[in-house]
Amino acid sequence: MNRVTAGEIAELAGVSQATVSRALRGSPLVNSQTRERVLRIATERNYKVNTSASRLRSKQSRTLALLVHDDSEMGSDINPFFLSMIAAITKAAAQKNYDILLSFQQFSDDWIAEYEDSNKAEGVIMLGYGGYTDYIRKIGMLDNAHCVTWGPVIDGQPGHFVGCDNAHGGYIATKHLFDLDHRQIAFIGDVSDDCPEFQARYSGYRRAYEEAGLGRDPLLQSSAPPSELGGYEGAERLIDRGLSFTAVFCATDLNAIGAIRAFRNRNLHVPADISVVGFDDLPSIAYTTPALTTVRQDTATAGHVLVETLLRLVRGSDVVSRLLPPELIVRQSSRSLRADEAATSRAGPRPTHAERLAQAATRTLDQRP
Amino acid sequence: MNRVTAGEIAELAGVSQATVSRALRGSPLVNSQTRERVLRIATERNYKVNTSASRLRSKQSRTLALLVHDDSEMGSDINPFFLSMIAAITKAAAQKNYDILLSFQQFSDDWIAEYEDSNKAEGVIMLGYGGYTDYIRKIGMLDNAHCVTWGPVIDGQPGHFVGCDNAHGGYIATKHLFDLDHRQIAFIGDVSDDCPEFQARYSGYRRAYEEAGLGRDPLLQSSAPPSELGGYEGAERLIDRGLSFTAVFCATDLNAIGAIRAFRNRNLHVPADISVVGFDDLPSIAYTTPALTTVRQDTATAGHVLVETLLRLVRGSDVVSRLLPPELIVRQSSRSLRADEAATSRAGPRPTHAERLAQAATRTLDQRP
DNA sequence: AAAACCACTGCAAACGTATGCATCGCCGGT
DNA sequence: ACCGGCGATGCATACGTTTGCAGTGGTTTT
Repeated sequence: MNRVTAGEIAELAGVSQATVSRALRGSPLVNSQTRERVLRIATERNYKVNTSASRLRSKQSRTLALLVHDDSEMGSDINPFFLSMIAAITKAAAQKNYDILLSFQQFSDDWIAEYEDSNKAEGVIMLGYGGYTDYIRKIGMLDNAHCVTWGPVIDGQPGHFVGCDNAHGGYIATKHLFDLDHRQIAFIGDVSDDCPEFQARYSGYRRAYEEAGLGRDPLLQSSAPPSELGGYEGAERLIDRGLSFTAVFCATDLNAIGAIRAFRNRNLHVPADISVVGFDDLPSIAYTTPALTTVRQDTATAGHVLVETLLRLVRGSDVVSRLLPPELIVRQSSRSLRADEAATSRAGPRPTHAERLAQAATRTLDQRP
Repeated sequence: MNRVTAGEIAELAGVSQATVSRALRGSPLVNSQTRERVLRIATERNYKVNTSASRLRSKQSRTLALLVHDDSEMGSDINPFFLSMIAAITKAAAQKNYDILLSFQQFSDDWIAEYEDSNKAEGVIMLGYGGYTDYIRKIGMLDNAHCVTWGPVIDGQPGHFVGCDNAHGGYIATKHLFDLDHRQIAFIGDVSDDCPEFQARYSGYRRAYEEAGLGRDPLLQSSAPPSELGGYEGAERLIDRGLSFTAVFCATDLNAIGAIRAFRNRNLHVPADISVVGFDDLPSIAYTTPALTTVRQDTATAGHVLVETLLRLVRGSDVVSRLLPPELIVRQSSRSLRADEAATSRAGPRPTHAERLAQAATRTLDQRP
């Protein structure tokens, strides 16, 4: 309850309420002595501008809505990667004196109306995997909505997007494995049309294969929802196919965590038997065993770019979709095959990789978690 | 830009603006036929109530501020546990038709003024570890602020708190280890005065020790900031002290992750050589190797209780601080000592636990991550 | 000396809604 | 026939700010 109003400050300062308003907003119209006096009194009385009134009059809310896509009706958790994003966006907005209105929900018809038409927010930032086909169709129908989405940047699609260069990320991850002399590299990830981000990572993976001039067994691709369980089951499927592979690129760290668990469960060790590369650089992934090699998305600049883009949109400036460069973080879950073989020969006889994989297909150590 | 106003809807419906307002708010004063007509037209025209005006008039914002304490000036990340909390709180608020204004910042003098006096929010929920001594002192000076804090519930302190029963959580975690026949149980966690939550977990640990009627070597307690690195270094310190211990209770999963890494780095395996129990049940902790035994805090009800409590406070109802029951989740990082010895004797000669610990104190496998 | 200008300030009208109060028509009871 | 009551609606105001416009007094220009 803010009892003290600008009018009362005005009275105390011996000026009009209009002058108080101008002084507080830093208008050049007001004399500097007057301004200081007003400011001093306002501080003393602990005066705060009533934002409701301010917004009503100025028709600006200085607020952005941050909508996080949430599937959790189905019990699946939110990818912890988004915590970094949420924090980065909120801080970037704060730097520009914007508040963030947070909401977790399904993509629906009227998110934007809900926030923008009601003057709750000047624009909307969308966050989240999946559901994109529906989403893009819907957003195509809102011609001039102030909405920026974190996700796949695809030319010609409606809407405004900012995203990591997922294709390049997938490429450098896979290239890294080729550089370590791996030749049979599997892919685990959701490549359904609903998740163009993962499709892009997958396309980078294929490009690396093409560049290496190697044939690629399509069975090395294992589609999996973006969760630990998805990765776990995806890895099991790969093993059960009886293929020989020495490395896996996972579309997200969650998949990688699950896959590593599945491998270990079949007595396949990472990186000794199989190298794994993930994507996202989740917080504690550097400390798990083994520490995960991954592709980092720079969330801090992502947050800035998202906010910046949205504000340009609100101001009516031109806006272009932007791709942010990902960065490969090499840790212990990926390992050179040469070093591996050298170590093996030193250690004496040991089942060949193929033998171990074959063994894995028929063996289970512990129960599924 | 909401061009269409209640007045225009009123004109179209052949009623007054007042009736439109009443119809939309579901007032019993308005005839049901009239209401339906108004509602239909409002929907057709895609009318949305202008929240700024509504708030100004009604002096209610139907918004709660969610402030997440952020130390990250120092580069430390935010505990992923808070993503669950943020999501839970946001959803709980949404159920009650409240919006959430999110902000990451340091505790400061005027968060509440910033949000409440300016009519941005009706109340504030505080989230975050650490900095509590300062915080509690400050909040003691704001007599009737609408602010609920997630954290330590201590009788007699000013302010309103909702929290997990950390002491009990620490107790059941440690008790679990005693039940597995461990006798030398270490503790890793931040027990500084600034983090009463961890102090409470520590006190539960000590209570379990007392109940077991065993002497406790104070050197088994290793203070560590709530991060992976903290846990890593804390575990190193324990090893270097040359103590013999067979289990560790970590004040947070982050510490546990770091500790497990440190152990492995010294060739100590979890749970074969050392059992580890964490706290928080972070998202992917069930899939790491080994899967972490931990104490779960029920974030969903935590969110509901926080919102409920804050709203009672706003309404002026009586409010009591509340403790939520934690739940032990047993996974693979903790293991019975008896089973361990049985397995060992079956497997033939193997260095004793003490020998392995002594060896660990002088050995390093890989570099610190 | 009049005119033009300047820096500063006040006046007053919005912004769009919620709501107390008055109004109005109608029905049932006396 | 009158009155009280009730259900439904309209009238008019207030919420606290921002901002276009109109002063006001003093200084510079012509």
